[in-house]
Amino acid sequence: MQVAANSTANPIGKYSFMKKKKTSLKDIAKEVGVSIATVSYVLSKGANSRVSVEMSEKIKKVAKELNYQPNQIAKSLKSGKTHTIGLIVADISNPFFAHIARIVEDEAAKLDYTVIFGSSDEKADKSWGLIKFLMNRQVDGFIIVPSEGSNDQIQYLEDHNKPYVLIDRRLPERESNYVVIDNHEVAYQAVKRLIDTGNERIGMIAYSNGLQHMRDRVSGYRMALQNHGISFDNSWLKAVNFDQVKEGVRAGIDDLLNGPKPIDAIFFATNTLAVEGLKYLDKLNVRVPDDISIVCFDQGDAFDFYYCPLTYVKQPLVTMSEEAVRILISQIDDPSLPKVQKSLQAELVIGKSCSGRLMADKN
Amino acid sequence: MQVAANSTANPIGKYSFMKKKKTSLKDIAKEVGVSIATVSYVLSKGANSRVSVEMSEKIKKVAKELNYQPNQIAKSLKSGKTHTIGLIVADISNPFFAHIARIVEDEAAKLDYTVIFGSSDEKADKSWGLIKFLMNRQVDGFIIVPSEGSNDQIQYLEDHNKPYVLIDRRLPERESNYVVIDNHEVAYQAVKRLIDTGNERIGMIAYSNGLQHMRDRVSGYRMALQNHGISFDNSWLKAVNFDQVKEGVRAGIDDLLNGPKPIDAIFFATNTLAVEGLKYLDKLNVRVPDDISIVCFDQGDAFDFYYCPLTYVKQPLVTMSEEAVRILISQIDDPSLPKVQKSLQAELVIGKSCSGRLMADKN
DNA sequence: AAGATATGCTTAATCGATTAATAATAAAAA
DNA sequence: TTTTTATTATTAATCGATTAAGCATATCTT
Repeated sequence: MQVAANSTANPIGKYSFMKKKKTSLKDIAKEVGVSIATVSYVLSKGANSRVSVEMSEKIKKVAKELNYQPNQIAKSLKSGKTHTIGLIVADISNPFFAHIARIVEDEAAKLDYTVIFGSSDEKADKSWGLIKFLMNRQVDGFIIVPSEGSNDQIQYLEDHNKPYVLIDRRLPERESNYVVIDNHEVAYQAVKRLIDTGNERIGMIAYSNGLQHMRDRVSGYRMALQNHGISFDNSWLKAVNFDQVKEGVRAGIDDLLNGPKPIDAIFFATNTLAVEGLKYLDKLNVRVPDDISIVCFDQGDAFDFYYCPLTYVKQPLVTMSEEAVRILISQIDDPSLPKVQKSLQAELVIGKSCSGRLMADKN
Repeated sequence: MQVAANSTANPIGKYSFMKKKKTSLKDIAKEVGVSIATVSYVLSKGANSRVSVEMSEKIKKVAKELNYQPNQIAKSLKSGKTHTIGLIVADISNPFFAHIARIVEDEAAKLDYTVIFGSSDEKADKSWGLIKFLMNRQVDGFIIVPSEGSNDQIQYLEDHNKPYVLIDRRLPERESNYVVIDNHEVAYQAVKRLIDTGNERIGMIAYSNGLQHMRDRVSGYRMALQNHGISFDNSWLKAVNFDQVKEGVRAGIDDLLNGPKPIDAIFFATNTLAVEGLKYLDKLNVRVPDDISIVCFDQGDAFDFYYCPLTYVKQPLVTMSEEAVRILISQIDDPSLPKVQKSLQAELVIGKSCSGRLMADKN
């Protein structure tokens, strides 16, 4: 008899506040009077059945009575799979990323995966911390919005054969899975719109990082100018630091507006920049589109209340996020699959925020 | 020798695409030539040291060389703790909840916890699914924005001694940990503001659920009317269903505006309702505050662009979320601690959206 | 020098599952 | 009747850690 040992091991006697312990295969086995293995075969294999029908029924019955729920931690340890994916975004409280997170969550849930998330704040070291943290928790794969300088982290995943999909941004220096939009093309279209509506001196407010999506948006901007015979003025492009969005945007706008030849229009490279920028323009009493034309990236409740319907780049967030999850999980299931690279097309939604000297918005 | 067994177990030979395997205590033990236990003592206990200094140094050195990262899954199985908390919100893509999520994430990270999140969509069955899912993954505790009808789920946690903290909303029928705001009081203040600024016929748009926070907001509204000698008209209170926010809000506003005696003001019970409502008022060309006075709950980028600075209820999100995490983790550490119930004070931020027939906003 | 205490490391059980290998029994085939 | 095959359940290893208990040596006591 092991009564003493049992009563020590069993917390119920010791701590009165412990009511129910989770039931394990062991509990069921003891109750039914069979081995743990038999119970496992019945409950995991279902009908495969090297077990007699009566025994099988009995075990299932007891399992239900004891409200058995398998311990996923134990399963994970054995299988090496956690059915969990790590999602690293820049900031979960930014609507753009929150939206992505929601879609990822739903799509993952459909495929029976859980999501663990973390915000990198655009900082490589924070991102490193998250990746290590999640690796130790044995997530099966990652969906990552990479920050600047996160190349070695990605290499780390590569070295450890951990599947991952980059989203929103890609790292051109390596061949990864990614799902992004064609930033160059849609930026081109956005700026073309500004030109078509009669603007000639077009400023851009972007982030100062060297990430490819930002480069592409800038290159689209510059090519649009060039192809339409507008020679780019270096002072038109304002690079804002992540850490000082507000100050950066304000300084940039001040510069753009107060030069000898003020600009006609501004192209904002992200929603955050646009929100700050539009707030500041409001403060300066600069009116859209009368005093200045605007095109920005992404939508959001925020813009719904803006007095002037904005012309903006609408990203296919749903497709992007769903694709990312699907690609990731397919590669978790079969790591030998080739890398997938998707560049989706974004849409320019025409509002009323562009109208230069030459003509009004044709909407 | 176990060469054959080893080469079978080791995937490197089998699948060429597998490059590095995570190093385990076993690998270090083999490399150094000691038992796994010794390695474990050195790496987990640090300086406690029943192990000689030289051996200890050697083990640490090899551990670093092999880039050892402990397997948290294995640790969890042994310890019964995952250092993970489950966060269940209504919808992570709603800025209100995304904001909470971000603060929870940061606070949890400080205390060395990971966050797994899920969106319930205000549906009890979805919430049930999430709770079971996360229970099976052995999260150490929950932070929950409870949906209507989720009482049995909470009971389930209670039965299984799983610590949890309700946030934003509480369930009055049971004694749980919770962190909420004093909804009655701040709703009272909000409506009082409408009355003080000269409004008499004051409508409210709320959700149709029976959750306590909603009841409290409604009771605050009614008491404010009553205490100021305004007799409440049943048709002033519009209850909107979660599933049909847009339609509900529009129908409600139509009713409020088109009766024989149209209302002067609307009190919106949440940010989502306010966003929909204000959009619709815009569409109807009803101007704030000239045609109608408004007070709403919560802030957000959205309202920053609204043409009229809104008077709104500002919830102490940071305190609320941080408190929730702290309470939860303290109870994970010591389940015998008494339940904690916090009702924080919210602030009414005065904008320019209230001005009735009697007087203008005194701002 | 005999027994007592320290020191330093190993053995083995454990967490809760999975699963290959095997044993025991019954039924079918020779 | 003996051998083969099916059926049904068990044993034991495993995943990667932790940790109580045990076993050698070495060092102190007196």
